[in-house]
Amino acid sequence: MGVAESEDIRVIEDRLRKLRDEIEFHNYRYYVLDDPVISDAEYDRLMNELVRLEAAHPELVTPDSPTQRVGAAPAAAFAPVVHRSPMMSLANVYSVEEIRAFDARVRRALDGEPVEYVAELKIDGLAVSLVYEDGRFVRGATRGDGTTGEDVTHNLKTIRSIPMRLRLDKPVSMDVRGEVYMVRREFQKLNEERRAAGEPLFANPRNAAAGSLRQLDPKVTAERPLDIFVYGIGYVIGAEDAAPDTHFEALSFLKKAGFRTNPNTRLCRTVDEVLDYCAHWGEMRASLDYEIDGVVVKVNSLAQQERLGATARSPRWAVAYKFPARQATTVVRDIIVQVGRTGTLTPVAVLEPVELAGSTVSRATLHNEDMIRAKDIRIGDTVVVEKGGDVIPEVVKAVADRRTGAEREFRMPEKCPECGADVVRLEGESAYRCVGGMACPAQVRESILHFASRDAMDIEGMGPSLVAQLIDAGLVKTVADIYDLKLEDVAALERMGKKSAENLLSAIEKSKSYPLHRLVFALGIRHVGERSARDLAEHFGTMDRLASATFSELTDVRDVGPKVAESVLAFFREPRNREILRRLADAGVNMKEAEKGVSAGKSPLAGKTVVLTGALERFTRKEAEEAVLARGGRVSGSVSRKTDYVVVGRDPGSKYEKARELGVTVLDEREFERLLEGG
DNA sequence: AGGCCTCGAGTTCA
DNA sequence: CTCGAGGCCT
Repeated sequence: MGVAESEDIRVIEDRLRKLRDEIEFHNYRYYVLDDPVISDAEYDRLMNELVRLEAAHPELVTPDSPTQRVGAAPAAAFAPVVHRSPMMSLANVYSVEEIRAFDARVRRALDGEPVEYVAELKIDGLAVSLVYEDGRFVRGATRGDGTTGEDVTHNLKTIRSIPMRLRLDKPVSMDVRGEVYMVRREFQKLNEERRAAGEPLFANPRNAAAGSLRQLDPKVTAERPLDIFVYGIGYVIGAEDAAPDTHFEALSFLKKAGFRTNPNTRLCRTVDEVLDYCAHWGEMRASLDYEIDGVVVKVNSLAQQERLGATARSPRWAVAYKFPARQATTVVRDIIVQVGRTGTLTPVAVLEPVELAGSTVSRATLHNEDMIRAKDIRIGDTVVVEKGGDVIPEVVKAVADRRTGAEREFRMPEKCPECGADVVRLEGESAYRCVGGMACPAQVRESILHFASRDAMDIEGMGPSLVAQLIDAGLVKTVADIYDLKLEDVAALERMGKKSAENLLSAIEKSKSYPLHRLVFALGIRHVGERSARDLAEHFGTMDRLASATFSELTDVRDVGPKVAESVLAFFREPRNREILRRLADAGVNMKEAEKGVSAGKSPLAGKTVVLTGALERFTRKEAEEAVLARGGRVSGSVSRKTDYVVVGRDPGSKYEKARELGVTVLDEREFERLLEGG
């Protein structure tokens, strides 16, 4: 190599370095500060020159060159990356009270010394780690499980607001934490393009961002409009003199280093300021062009953070306040059919998991085919889910304009998915039923589970997995077999030690002495629920008398009409059922109803109808119900004009409203107790 | 027959 | 909790 040539190379290297610095500077002005100082055309000219020069001298291309933001070849898979300092998740809180409790915990742990908080928006995207060595961006990874994530360096390089080099005067090494997200407008645009191309749509910007970052081909990612807000530092080496003392200072340090931080972060001196911030952004979230799902609250002082430490799961110096999302959109991945103990086929939507009012929803009942028809919900649809009341999620509607045409309509199967028997829809019923009866494994399993359930024979430990195992092992075919179980058979089952087996057998033993009404309910006679079971047991007193009752004797019982009576007769006509009852009696299961308590008839509650709502302090719901029943009262589930008392506990439901509407007497817990005592 | 009022049945997640 | 349907009262 001649002298002139090596001189040329040096000149070219200089030019390359200058071009790269300049382009990165303009990237920073444009993508981070949103304040460009040159025109797009000028920027393009610089970029073109760099591309040309690098093409002529491929040996001079560096990995942090702006051209390399899109240059990498598609990867075969994502390499795992172990985070040098783990990416912990934050504890979630859902209410003002919980934020106050967090504040109280922090203060107590810090012996009451003054505490400042930083409140920041919780961007609904995905957390990533950006590793810099000697000031250069070397590796980016997803959060993964917090310890190990996936290497998405090439994809992160396509995000222009991530600096390829830190804008610091020293070669600092650090791990920067941030949230990658997609702007709403861009998300909508992306989905429109995908629909036009017949591709499946993303349910929300978060999924779109996640999907884009996990593209194997960075060229695809480069076309996706991703951006990032950084919010923290995992570790930092080489910036000791500039090292921040507080989280707030850390954020300005990150800003100085060339990162994009969220402008709406606020330093709060009191917890009330934090609550104001939460309330404000809860209201104003729609005004942002990116989605947020809450507010992150952090103790500002890093020294205090250190003293507070962390639990195994999350730091004690921060919480994530999640807005009470009442509704969410997600995608119906599939509609499956469940077979209940009565053979009813229930369609259930399997959903792309979505956070909703404090829990992750992944399935929701669709009740029956009529409802699916009425709401026109198809497999693959984007749907709106809502938590009706408190816990149970409901699919409200399908978002029809998100359709790509690839969605499939749901059809109720003609054969039972569990046993292959015919499925029928009886006249006047909306439910489809499997006619397999006890030949259907699902119905056998569910009826045994029902028998053992808490309100029936209350056999603790007999949950879904144990019942499945007992059936598979051939130990239990009908509920009568439960009472023939041997210790060694049970102990031989998977995940069952001697101790668990003993516990199970003693729970079974205990169930033999319960009053008749539990057994009647446990049998699962059609149209005989908890209430009717009690009425029947009290009326007839013994199983023998119930089993030999005539139609008219049955309809004499309160709330028993022709349908229920016929159903009871049918149950006892069936020889297999009579055989089961004989075996239960032989095993020593109690077949009598206890006499009513002496106090019944004297109590002011005798003959009264009571409705309970909300949580009581000193009783469980069940205990309160029993107490009313023992005094000759009735407990009902809904408030009407016939209701005598509504007992209101903490966090009452809609029944309280109804009671006031109808002018029904409302009791608090203390008044209720007095009434129980006879006052 | 019509209109309540209740009950039964199925259901979700941590 | 909600829906559907059985039962009872008018």
